Amino acid sequence: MPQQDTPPRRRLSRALVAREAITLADQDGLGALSMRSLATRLGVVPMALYKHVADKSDLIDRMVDVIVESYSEPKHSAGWRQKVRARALSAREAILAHPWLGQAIDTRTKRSETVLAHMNAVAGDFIEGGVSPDLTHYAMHTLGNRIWGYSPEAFADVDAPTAADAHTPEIYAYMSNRFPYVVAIAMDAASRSPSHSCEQQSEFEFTLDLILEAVERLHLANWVSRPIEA
Amino acid sequence: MPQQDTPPRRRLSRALVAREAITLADQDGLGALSMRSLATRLGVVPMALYKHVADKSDLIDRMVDVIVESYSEPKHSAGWRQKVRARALSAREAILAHPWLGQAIDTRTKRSETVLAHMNAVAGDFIEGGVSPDLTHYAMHTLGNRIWGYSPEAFADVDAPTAADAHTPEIYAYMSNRFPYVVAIAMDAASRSPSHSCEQQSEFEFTLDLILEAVERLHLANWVSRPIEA
DNA sequence: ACCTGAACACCGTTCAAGT
DNA sequence: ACCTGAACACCGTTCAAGT
Repeated sequence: MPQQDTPPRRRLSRALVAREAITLADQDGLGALSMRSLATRLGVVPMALYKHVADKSDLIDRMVDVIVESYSEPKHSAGWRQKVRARALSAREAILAHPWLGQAIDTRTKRSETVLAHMNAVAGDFIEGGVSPDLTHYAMHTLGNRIWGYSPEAFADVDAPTAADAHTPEIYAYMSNRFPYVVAIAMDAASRSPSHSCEQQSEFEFTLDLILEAVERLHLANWVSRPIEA
Repeated sequence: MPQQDTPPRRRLSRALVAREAITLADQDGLGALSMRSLATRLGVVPMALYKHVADKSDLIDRMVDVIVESYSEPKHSAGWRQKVRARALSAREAILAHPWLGQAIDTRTKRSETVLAHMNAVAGDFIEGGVSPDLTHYAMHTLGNRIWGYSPEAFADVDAPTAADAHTPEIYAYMSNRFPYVVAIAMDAASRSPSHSCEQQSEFEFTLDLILEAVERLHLANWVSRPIEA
């Protein structure tokens, strides 16, 4: 009788769908990931996926979440600089393992709980280490993609969306409890620039000048990456 | 008689197609740009576009080229740091005017002449200012998206593709002539890391540590973005 | 030389129906 | 509760044909 050599055909679940999508993207790239190709791979009709995932964007959000949840925690005893460094290197490992991740993050528009938790953890490393929310804010913008191992603008506004989302007291209370460092940064930024005016330009120039100044310093110190081989 | 109130209906050309695509993306976003929607806007059948553009990817390349060609040149008398700064700010203006540009750049896979010329110009600012090709290389990786006003990995390998492309003497000669600074960087990098091994990791850590060190310095100096308003 | 019509092989997603 | 079938409104692109 048939019992063909078809895919596993386990029972579907939100987690299984996301994991299989990750495997597909790892193998064939994000361009090859369609609801239809994923369904085929799961031995199921495309529509079956919509019971477990709202739409394709929701699917990609879940894929990113699964990867970000795998980032490792830095040692509790380390200083803020070492902690942030360790998180960035952990995120980078994920990018190397899943080359599509940068592209996926770049197209995201909503911040999931998982993504907010990661941002909050990075912010916490700085702030618990004594760095001001103000400087932490700018530092995180400068780190940009390095926080995710890649990518910039998924992250572009640590503050704006948070502040906008927190318009009701209930949501504000929840956010403060769950993502205290992110909220601390948002509140600090709001107090400095209530109209949110020029802040993005100021962030851009902060990073630009930080880099150029650091490069100039290295230039004057005759920096080399490594000696030329003989 | 008809003579309806349809779009202009000028004669198509490569430049006109690109310009109209830019207008469409400015108005409705890159997601709304399809060969079909663009054709409709030009009062033409979709297939007509393929006489002027190889495919959709080629179209987006041209759109990016048109914008990058509009970047302004820094004053000749300025120092390298001011020149690079001015180029980054000019690119940023373009991003503000064309919000889809970052996303478009991120999905590019080929470097056009225009894009190489821009990279070469930035590299030239550094190198003519006395900065070594080695440090220029790392500095440009660190600046990343800021060189385009945004975006990271379109730019990720200043060197690898150049080196790979230059496998024939003719192409090497052409590249050396047209993009001398880009080639200088590629040659320098190849001499330091012939196998191209670990170089990406080294670039990542260079930037990460440059930022963290600069942030630490600012922290110790009690940096603030601007005083809190009363 | 430039544009068109019809067609192919895809998409994501809705809705009503099956089990 | 979970999956299916048929259908809708889209894509990019090829190819042969028109002017």
